[in-house]
Amino acid sequence: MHKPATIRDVAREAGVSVAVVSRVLNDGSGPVAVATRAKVVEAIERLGYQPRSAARELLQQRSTTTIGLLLADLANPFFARLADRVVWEARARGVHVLLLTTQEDPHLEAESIETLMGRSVGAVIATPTGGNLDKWRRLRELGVNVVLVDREIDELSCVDIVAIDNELSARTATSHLIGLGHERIALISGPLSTSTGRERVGGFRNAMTEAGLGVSDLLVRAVPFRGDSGSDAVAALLALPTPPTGLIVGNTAQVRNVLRRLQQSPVTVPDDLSLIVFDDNPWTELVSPALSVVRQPIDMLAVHSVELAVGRLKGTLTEPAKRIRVEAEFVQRSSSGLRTS
Amino acid sequence: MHKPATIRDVAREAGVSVAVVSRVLNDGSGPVAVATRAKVVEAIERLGYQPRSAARELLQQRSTTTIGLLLADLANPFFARLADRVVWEARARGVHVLLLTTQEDPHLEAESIETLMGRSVGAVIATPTGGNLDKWRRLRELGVNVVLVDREIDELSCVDIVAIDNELSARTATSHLIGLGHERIALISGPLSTSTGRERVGGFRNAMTEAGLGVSDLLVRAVPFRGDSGSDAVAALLALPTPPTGLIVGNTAQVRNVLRRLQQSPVTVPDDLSLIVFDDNPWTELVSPALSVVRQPIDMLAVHSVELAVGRLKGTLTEPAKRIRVEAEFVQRSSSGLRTS
DNA sequence: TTGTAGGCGTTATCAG
DNA sequence: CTGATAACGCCTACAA
Repeated sequence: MHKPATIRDVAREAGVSVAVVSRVLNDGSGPVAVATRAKVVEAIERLGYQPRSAARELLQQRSTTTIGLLLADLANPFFARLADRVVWEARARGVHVLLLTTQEDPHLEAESIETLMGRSVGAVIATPTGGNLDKWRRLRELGVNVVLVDREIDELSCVDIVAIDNELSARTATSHLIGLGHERIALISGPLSTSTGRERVGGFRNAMTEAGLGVSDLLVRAVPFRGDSGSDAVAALLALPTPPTGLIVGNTAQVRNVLRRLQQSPVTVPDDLSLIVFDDNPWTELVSPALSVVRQPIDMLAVHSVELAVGRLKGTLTEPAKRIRVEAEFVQRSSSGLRTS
Repeated sequence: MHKPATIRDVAREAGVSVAVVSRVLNDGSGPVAVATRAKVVEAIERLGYQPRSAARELLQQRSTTTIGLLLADLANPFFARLADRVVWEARARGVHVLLLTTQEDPHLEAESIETLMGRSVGAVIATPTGGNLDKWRRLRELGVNVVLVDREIDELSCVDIVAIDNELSARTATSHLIGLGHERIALISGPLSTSTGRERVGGFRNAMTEAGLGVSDLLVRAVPFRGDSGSDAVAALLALPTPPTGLIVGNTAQVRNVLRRLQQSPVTVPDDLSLIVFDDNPWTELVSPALSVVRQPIDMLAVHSVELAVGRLKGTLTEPAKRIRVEAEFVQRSSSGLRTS
């Protein structure tokens, strides 16, 4: 267990001063003679020297090489793939990722934000639970750049936002079912404490009223992301005197529970019930019938988030907070069809 | 954008010296009068003080509050859920996670290991690609504790290992098919450069030969994790003069490609082909027919990995390198059945 | 073009 | 019980 080499070791090995080594390390921070540089590079190689990032972070105010990624829940394929792309895009820019999860729990989120404050990360990409306004503000005041992805918090200013147009997506999905002749359409969304929940419910309602269809409150279920709430919601919908003939699941985390419950029930999809779910993933076309989905462009979400986060971090981006909307795509497959009953 | 408060600010605010504040922070590192402590705690509250972890890390040789997690690919649900559990278990122990991915590319893995060296993480949990022996060794020599999870590297000593018994799992799956009357059984595994690939092929071969069945090399395809190799492998198997009646997919990353190809082909599961895949996830029982699977106990993998990593980190675990095997479970569903042809 | 020295925020050591 | 002070490894003026 050797002690790692320090910049001083390198300097000695190369027969120069630490300042020169530092300049070689941070290419461009000062003039270095070609011959000297070569000596230093060689010494670095020979010693297997790695700069200690802790030392750098200490004197810069915040790290320019680490961002925090605060996601809801990696067991949800949507967030998992988002994480995958974010890590990838960040690395492509020489930035590392400190990963935290909230498990949709505002209390855990609060803890995480505090952690982030102490870790001197320069930026944070997050899917907020909806609470902890004060903590988010404090983080901002500390000079940490915040990028909200997928969800947003209206009351929070000075944060970048990257998301799909949830209102439009829900509206499109709803209109599609309406076009197929459905009139009793139900929506299972995420909780109204999240922007995605609110916007999707809004889009759904708008599409319905614009089509001259009423919306029964019984047919709109905003349920938690965690637990088996999706299953219960389906059960309740199917138990209605006149059950819906169309269902949109706008709560990505509950899609699997909904499907399981549906498979256990006597209703068949799409004959008895046309189904559209939010978010595509590699399995949605493997179940039968293949699911009609609203596909979120995860790559785009990741690219923009990282671009913003890193841009602010490195100071190349100084404009006021941006709000980037990327387009979701409706993909029709076999789970939605003409109304038959 | 306020400057964050430092320990000195707190000391001034509380009317004590920094040393006292430090002792209050690291509860137990020295005596503090009850009244003094109260004053300090209050000052900390008032200033919203957060210790800078960078300063701590600089002083201590390696961070005792950060571990690295180097995974293959978060788009694979297996690794995603593993990450979820690892982050969770780590947090429960007050430890944070720096996330890196290799995308199964040894070159990216090498970069990541170097990063890890500079980040002064105290421990690393990783699913190695199979290469970079020297780099792993160097990391170890630097005093970083390494825990390999899911896969292992034989040549690497002094690293902890947490994995299922892949030989046994593959053997069990194979025996199950044999018990159903199948004789021409194929295996699609991961590359032989990984321990999981080698062991699963081994278990498969052993089960076959023990049952007095020959193993044609044509029926064993070790294919890469990335790309569409699973699809190609299926196509090749189905094009054989006498195609297999049973198939085990031991390459988790390729399961979806295999299924897609199978759905596009005229063969029906399980009538024409009995299917068993490695690793369970919430979608395997939603496809039809529901898949017979080898279920890895992801929770256990995560718990043990973190336990080992954190134990070494905090110095509570000093025994020589451990190798922990957790039990995988075979779950029979509808995709495997009696041989009919 | 190169070297010297000070300080980033924290902990540990050792006197008071 | 408390306080001063020396590290930790690196960067950045500034001086040579």
